[in-house]
Amino acid sequence: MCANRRSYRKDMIIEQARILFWQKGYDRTSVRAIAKACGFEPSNIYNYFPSKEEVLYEVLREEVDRLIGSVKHLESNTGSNPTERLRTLIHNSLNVLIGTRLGPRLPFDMEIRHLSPKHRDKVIELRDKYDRIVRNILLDGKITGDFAEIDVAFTGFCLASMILRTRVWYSPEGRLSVFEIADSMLELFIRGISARKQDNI
Amino acid sequence: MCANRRSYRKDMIIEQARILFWQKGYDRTSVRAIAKACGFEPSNIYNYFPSKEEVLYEVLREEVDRLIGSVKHLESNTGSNPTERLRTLIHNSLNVLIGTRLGPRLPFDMEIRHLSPKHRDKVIELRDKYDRIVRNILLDGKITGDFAEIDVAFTGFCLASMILRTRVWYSPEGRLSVFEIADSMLELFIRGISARKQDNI
DNA sequence: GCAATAAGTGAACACTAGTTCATCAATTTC
DNA sequence: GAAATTGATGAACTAGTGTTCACTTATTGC
Repeated sequence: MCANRRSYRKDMIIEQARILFWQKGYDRTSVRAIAKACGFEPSNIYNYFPSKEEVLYEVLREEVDRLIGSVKHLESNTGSNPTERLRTLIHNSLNVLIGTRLGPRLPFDMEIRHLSPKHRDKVIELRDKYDRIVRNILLDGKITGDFAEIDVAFTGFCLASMILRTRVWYSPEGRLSVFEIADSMLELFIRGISARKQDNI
Repeated sequence: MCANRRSYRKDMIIEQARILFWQKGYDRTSVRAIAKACGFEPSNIYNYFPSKEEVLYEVLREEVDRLIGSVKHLESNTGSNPTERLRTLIHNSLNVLIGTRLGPRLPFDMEIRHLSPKHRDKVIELRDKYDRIVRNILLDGKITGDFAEIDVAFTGFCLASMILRTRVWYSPEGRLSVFEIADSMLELFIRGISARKQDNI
């Protein structure tokens, strides 16, 4: 029971911190503000976290974990073809980034500069994992001949840019649904990289 | 002479502030640090700027001005065709964003939350102008039949995302030159939106 | 029920931030 | 060259920061 109670409070702190970090940024969010949002006094936070920086780390790690978790099964090319894997990647990523309305989320490359070197390395390691999955799909598509002779690293950056930056302009009240955005993005990107008919034969 | 001396100092402050804002972020850059980089005492900054926030505003405004300035002649469709205008837009934007090695630059949608509402509106107004130019080109391409039946707003966001996020991953020591990046991006994007042959006839 | 552990408090600390102001030095103006 | 304006300084101020710690209250295990 004790451990559950502890982790419940920890999750509460992380949840409130995430909301505030997104709204105001890390530096503009005081420990006092996080505590107030949780409904207790500032000093109590230090019963659960050794420092404010550690709270940020947990927030960011949870973010990236959720994103990776939604696409990590796509790394190996067993099963569906590259195009289908790309479709799943885009849909799942966008659902995590802008779809789940459990409160606003933090773009995971925005506040990493506030992390300690050790924590920063861990977050970057996870971000690289995401990029690796993207590149694997693109590479497999090149091998199968579905995709053109593209620069995998560069093209991967372009795709990741489109996906991650949706958070900047997407609005839930907007004209397009998350599903429509994902489908349009896939179409745009697939047409951009697919092997032309005259290239193929 | 007096005005020149003043504006020389102002430019110096903006220049040093831009470097520090990029390296450490707005909140982590103290007025004392800016002054030190300029070679005088902190209080002297207030002979040139009414507040730290105003320094940030000038930094951001200069950034966006430079970006807009490099592409604003592309808004009207007189002259070259949409594809050529798109090529120029991408090349000029990337040259401003990552090409000019006059020191690191600030991504112009990263620190706007620190601006006062009035200043924020002005910067957003300029950013919208950039988006409008992008959309104009896409719209003209739709009309001429060069581009497919795309959602202009959405597609514009995708392009802007690719262009603006280069700053996150681009390295001058990297494998690709600015010119190569711009050309590859254009090819990827043009193939993504160009009218298919079977669509055309 | 009692001891042991965990949760929660509030005051305080050391520090840094942006900004102000009286004052001194330099430059310009006539 | 005197007067007036501008440039530059250093000390001080207020406000807020993350964090600590002795302490009280609540919860758990036996």
